[in-house]
Amino acid sequence: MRPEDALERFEVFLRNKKLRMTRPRRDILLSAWETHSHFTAEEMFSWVQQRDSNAARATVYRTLNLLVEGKFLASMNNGQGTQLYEHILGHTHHDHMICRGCNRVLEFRSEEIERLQEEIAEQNNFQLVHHVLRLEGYCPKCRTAQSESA
Amino acid sequence: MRPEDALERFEVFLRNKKLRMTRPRRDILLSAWETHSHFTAEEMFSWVQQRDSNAARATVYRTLNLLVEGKFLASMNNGQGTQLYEHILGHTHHDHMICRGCNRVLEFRSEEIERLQEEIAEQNNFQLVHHVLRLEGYCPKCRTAQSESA
DNA sequence: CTAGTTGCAAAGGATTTGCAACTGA
DNA sequence: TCAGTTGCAAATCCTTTGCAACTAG
Repeated sequence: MRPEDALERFEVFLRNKKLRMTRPRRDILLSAWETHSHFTAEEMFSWVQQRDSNAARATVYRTLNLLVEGKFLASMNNGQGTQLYEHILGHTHHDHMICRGCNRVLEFRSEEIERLQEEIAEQNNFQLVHHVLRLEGYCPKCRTAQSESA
Repeated sequence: MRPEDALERFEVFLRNKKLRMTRPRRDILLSAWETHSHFTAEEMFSWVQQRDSNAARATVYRTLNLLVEGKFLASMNNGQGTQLYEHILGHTHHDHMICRGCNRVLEFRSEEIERLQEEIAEQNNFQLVHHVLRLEGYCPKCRTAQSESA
């Protein structure tokens, strides 16, 4: 989805909640759409510093939460206590592999795993709302670097 | 595995690392083995308060980290920024369903999912070290409570 | 005009760390 | 003995919150 479209949807979302579109909110949404990978709140903070809004850290956190609530962004944690965000509107669901060497995030999707998860939930009479699947290890690059230094 | 056996292994582990067995460490390991479910560092802290060692919060954290390192415990986060621990020595690997209503943790294991994960890692030339699979939603009880109140 | 938003700094929760006093082998 | 351990409080990291000054509609 193009940034302008996301922005428009965000405006609708805000209007429905009787909230206002502001400069910091606009800048944060646009920055989120300008990256095609995963980012932290802190990174977002530094990006909006470079735009002209100069949004405060608190505003960044507040807006990120708003965007997650509106399903514009998905959040996940990196396994060390920090949240990572990515824009999802118009993207299909996927899971992640995280490299312990370089922190790179790789995406994957497995219909089969998705289906099995639903099956398991059903078998346990568990109402599935969300799932987290993260593979941790070493990406091809770091894997090579590792075996070379060994 | 019985508590005494775990304790013995812990002693071996410590000896190999030239570390010492102490009263707080013993109490923490035993407390971990006395529960058959998942616990937080804070819960562990309150348990050791009740034993005679009176270990400090810092000691609890330090020892939990040590036990995770030695693979006596596994840690996972609850999705809200707190670590949960469980003893694993002598237990087979499993994944978790977490109830958003009552925070209860249910365990499950799917050979098929395990296999698929390995397959995906391999396809991506990713060296799999660890994975996190957490299903979030509502357990049978909370699910019922929810639909009744609706 | 005025409810909603912001920036700031302070508070919060979970966890780690520095350090002097202790203690197990 | 003495390297390793502890308790304590302070520090850290990430995130949220209180509040008075602002601003979008």
